[in-house]
Amino acid sequence: MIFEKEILKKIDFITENELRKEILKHGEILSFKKGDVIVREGQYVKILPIVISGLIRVFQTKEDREILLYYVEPSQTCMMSLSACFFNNQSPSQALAMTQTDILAIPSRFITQWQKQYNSWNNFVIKTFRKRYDELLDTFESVAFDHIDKRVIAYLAHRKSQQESTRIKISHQQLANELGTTRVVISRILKQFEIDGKLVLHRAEIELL
Amino acid sequence: MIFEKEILKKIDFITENELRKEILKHGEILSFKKGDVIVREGQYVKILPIVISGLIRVFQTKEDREILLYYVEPSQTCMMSLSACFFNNQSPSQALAMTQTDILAIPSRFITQWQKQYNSWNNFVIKTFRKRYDELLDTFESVAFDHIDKRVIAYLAHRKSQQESTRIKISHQQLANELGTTRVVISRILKQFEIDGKLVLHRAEIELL
DNA sequence: ATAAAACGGTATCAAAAGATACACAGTGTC
DNA sequence: GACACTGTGTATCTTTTGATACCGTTTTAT
Repeated sequence: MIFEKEILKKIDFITENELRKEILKHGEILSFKKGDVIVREGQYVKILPIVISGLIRVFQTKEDREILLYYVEPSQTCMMSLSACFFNNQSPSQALAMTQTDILAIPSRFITQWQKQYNSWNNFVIKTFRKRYDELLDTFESVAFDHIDKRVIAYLAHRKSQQESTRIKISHQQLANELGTTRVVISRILKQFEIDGKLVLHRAEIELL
Repeated sequence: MIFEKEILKKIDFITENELRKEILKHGEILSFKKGDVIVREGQYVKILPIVISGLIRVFQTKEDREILLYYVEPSQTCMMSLSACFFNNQSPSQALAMTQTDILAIPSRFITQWQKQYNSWNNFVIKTFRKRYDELLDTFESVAFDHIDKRVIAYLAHRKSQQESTRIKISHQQLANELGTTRVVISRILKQFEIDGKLVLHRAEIELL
C-alpha cells in the first residue's frame, strides 16, 4: 500500500499546493513486479508515469541489439512517454521494471493543461527533456572517445554511488549489454582490473576496492 | 533587408495569428557573417534565436576536440539556447554562423509566457527538444555500431540531400572533424571509395556519382 | 539427482582505426 | 620566384576491440 504521504514526498518538486492535490486526485498508482514490461515498442501511451519507488529501464531494440536510453528513478518521469503522450505517438521504446516498482500514472490530457497552469509542472517537463539529452550526450562522448575499460570503471563507480555497498550485483553478460559490447570483452577487462587490485570478482557480483 | 513576409513564411508552424504578430513585434532581426561566433561557451543567453536564413553550427569543445551537437536550419531554433534561456543558465556550447545568417531574436522572457498562451509555441518548444534528442540518438547509434566508412557515406548523402549539386565542398580535415576522427582515416576511406567508383575526389571537394 | 542454463576464464585470430611520418601538389602572399 | 600554408596520398606500426571456440564451475529447474 502506498500512502499519500510517500507520494507527496516524491513530488516535492511540485510547489503549487493546488497542483499537488490535482496530482493525487487524478493520478493512479500502478504496481509492477520485477521484470514486468511496462510499455512495449509501438504501444500508444495514454499515461505519464512518475516513479514513486523502484526503477524502470527504458531501451530500444534494433537487430537483436539493445540500446539503453536511460533509467527512470523515483521522482522522475520517462521522457519517451512524455513525448509520446504529447504528440499522441506510439512509443519508440520499451520500458521494463527492474525491481518491484510503483508508478503514479497521470492521464495524458493533463500534461499540456498543467504546463499552462503551473510553472513547476512546466519546469518538470522541460527539465526531463534537458536531463535526458545531457545524459545521452555524456554517453555519446564516452562511447566516441573513451576506451571500454574506462567506461567499465565509470559504470561501476556510478552504480556504487547509487547504493550503500561496494558490491555490485551484475553478471559480465549484463554489464556487456549495458555498455553495448560483448561478454568476452568485459570478462577480459574485469580480470585485468582484478589483477591490478582494483576489484574482486565474485559470481554475478563485483566488489570494488 | 529582411521582409516581414519572409519571416512569416519561416514561422508558418505558428498557427495563432495573434502570436505571429507578437513575434514580429518583439523579435529582432540579427545578421551574422560567415564565421561569426553567435554564442560563446559560458555566455548567458538572453534571446532565443529562430533562424530565418543561413545555418548555425552548435558544438562543444573539450580537450581540443570538437563535439558537434547539431545544425540549426531555417525555421528551427537552438535547443541549447532554449534551455539556457529557460533556466537562465550559461550556454554549455558554442554557436557559429556557417554562412551569412539572419536570425529572429526573441527575448527570453516570452518563452514561458507564450508556452502558456499558445499551443503551437509550446509544440515548437517540445518538438525542438525531442528532435534534437532523436538526432543525437541516431548519431550515437551510428558511432556505436557502424564503421566509419558507412558514416562517411551517410554524411555525404545527407549533405547532398541538402543541396542541388552532387559536389560537396569539404576538405578531408573538416570531414574528419565532423565525424570525430582523423584526416588520415578519412583520406584512406575516400580514396577507397574513389577506387570503387562511388565518387571522385577534387581539391577540398567531393563529387558523388 | 540429473540435465540444462547461466556464469566466467582464456586462447587465438582478424579487423578497424588511430598514430606517426614523409612526400608532394596546389594556392595565396610578398 | 620564394615561401608558407593547406590539402592530399600513402606506408608502417600498434592498439583496441570483436569473433569464435572450448572448457570448467555454479545455479536452477524438473
